[in-house]
Amino acid sequence: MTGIHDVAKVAGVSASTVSNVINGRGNKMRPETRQRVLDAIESLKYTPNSAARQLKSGQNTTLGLIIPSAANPFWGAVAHHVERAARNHQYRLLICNAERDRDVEARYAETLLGSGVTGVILGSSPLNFDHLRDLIRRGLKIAAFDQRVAEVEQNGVACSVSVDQHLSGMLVAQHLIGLGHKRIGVVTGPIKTNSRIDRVSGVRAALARARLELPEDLRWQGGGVIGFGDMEGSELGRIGIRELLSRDNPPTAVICGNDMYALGAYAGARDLGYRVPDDVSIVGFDDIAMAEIVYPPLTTIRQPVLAMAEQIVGLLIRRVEGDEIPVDEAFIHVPPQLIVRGSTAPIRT
Amino acid sequence: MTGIHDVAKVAGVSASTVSNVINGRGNKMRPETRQRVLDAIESLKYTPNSAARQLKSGQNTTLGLIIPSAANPFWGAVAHHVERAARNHQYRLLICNAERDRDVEARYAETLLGSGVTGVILGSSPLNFDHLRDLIRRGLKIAAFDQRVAEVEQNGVACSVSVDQHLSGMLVAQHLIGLGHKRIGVVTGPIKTNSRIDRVSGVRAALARARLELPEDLRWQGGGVIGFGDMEGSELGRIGIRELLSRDNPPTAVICGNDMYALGAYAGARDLGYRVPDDVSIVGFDDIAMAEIVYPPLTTIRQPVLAMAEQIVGLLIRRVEGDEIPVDEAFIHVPPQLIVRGSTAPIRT
DNA sequence: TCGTTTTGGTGTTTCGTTGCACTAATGACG
DNA sequence: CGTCATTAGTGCAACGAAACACCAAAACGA
Repeated sequence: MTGIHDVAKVAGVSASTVSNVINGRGNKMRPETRQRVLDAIESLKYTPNSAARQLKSGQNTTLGLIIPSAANPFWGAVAHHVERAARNHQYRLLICNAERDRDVEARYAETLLGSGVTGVILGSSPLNFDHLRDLIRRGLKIAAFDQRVAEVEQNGVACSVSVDQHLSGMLVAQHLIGLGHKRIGVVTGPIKTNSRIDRVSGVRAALARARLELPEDLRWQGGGVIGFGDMEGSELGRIGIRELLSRDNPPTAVICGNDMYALGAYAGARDLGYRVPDDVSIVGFDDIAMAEIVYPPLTTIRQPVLAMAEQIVGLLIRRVEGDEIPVDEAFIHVPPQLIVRGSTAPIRT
Repeated sequence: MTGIHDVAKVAGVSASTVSNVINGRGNKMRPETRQRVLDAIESLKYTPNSAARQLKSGQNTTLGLIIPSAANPFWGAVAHHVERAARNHQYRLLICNAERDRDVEARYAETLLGSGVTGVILGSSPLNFDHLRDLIRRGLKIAAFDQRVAEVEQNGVACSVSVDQHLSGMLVAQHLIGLGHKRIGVVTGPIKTNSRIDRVSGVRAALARARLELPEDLRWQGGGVIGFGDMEGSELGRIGIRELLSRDNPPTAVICGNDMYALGAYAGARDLGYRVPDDVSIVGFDDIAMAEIVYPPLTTIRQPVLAMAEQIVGLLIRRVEGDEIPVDEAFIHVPPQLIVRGSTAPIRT
């Protein structure tokens, strides 16, 4: 392994000088000295050992991203954009897949902190942060997707970028109500997260405003399904919509927890001979790339992932580097956008 | 930050003893001493600082995974399984998204090596490893998906698990030929990888055996498309099949580079009023979860991702920990499996 | 000419952990 | 009782980079 001393020897300077060059203090020396060091680094193909670096500084330039499910392309897209944003800031990104399990999540966060990562972006939106409290006390900065400001402030979260999920739910429900739907079903998985709860509450609010409601028999949460933990969202969506459509008085439209559920719901509807959108309208959330490829193209709520990724990375890095950020800047809300495509249609008369 | 010395002080022993406890050398001391140390660790909520640890040992228990595209759910699934396999071995996984760019790939590999990761799994299958040769010399162990043994040996790759892509291509082509197809098109992106080349050569071989061929005008490689780098596979598949189906004598079946291309091809065929599989048969490779959800369910080649992930992780960890592995164990081949679903049908008469 | 400031560096300590070389205490045995 | 083995544990020197305090030489001013 070539170290800073080897470079120093080749360049004919001290290790300190090499360190200065590397860390942008090149103005503290003669240009020619700087160049000699640069040449030596080049010719030896020297890479600073980041273990040593971070041992010394206690800090490092790596962020963590904990996602709920690598199997869902939405999180793939998030990872992609976060990774890019981090790279633009000269940070690296360690991606962890926590499978929506609080324990796994906590273990990963602990591992990350132990390896010097002090900034972690949490993709899931847990109801609370009890499992991370110790780590926050030990210096971990958490950036959250999809957290309500109130929760966030109570929980010591460093910053967040959220879409208003309540509004998302309302937009979707209003769209369906506008198409004449009255019996609207909801399909989600069994795991409670803030974003899911808020979406459903938004749906309820819109229904209420139209003097409608969401009866229990049109709400499917995967309760009876065994082993859902290993099941893809699409599989749950498929099963869920089949159950709803098999009820005595089936829904004419179904709101799915996310796009993967919705695509599964396409299959479930087909299984029972229902056509989308003629016999049943289906909507999702997220707007994954597949949403406009499938047939019919999926009506959904777009989350501006790119912008969210850039903002949250920017905020988190400021926190990690010691900035205090005023509350009104640290907890950002971005608007959801309803994308109407072909999976929703006026109710059949 | 609590360090090993704090623990030592609380437990009334030396730091070395604490180190011994942590590193499984607890049999070198009285059980009660061990317990005191354990209690101290617990009460202080001590986590070993892995930066210091790996600085000292030069090694660490992290593997890297470089994937070509986080946007493709196939790689999401790979990441998922590799991550699990790594965790089962007490290793962590650092996932990097290289976007099929050799430079980015090399930079990531270098960054990984710099941070002490000596084992990296390469998801892409580049034609050669020139861009990684220096890193291999500096001690990086590369585990490859989808490499031909000959390439691998020449390139200093540590181990590999590959499906026989040539055979995959043959299976797909034979299936279509068996359904009576004679004009068979191929759609892939512009980037050359071993696995793509082998698949196409397999297709050609099967065609040749049936006294058929793959004319240039049925081979679409995204040549004229601008900015393909930012384009999802599905988008390429959509454009590609539209071009093929617009030819004077269009194909009756199209083989797509992977499942995402194939799903895009569904959309492209629909754009032109073609029905799948009645007017055109479509097949993919990978068998992503979506393949059986979409309509019609996609005929494709399944890669046994779970088994491959477990094997490659096992092999790579052995290499990283210093094992020499006989060649016939280090370069494993697993069989591809043709999954016939609804996207292929006998040619219309 | 002497004192002061600036430029261009250098030497040493430190981060937390590990592993080797060591020792002190205990035990076994002829 | 003396000798040797074993057990139980300690002390110290690294690992590679960074930061601080320091210093030598040159430049400058009066």
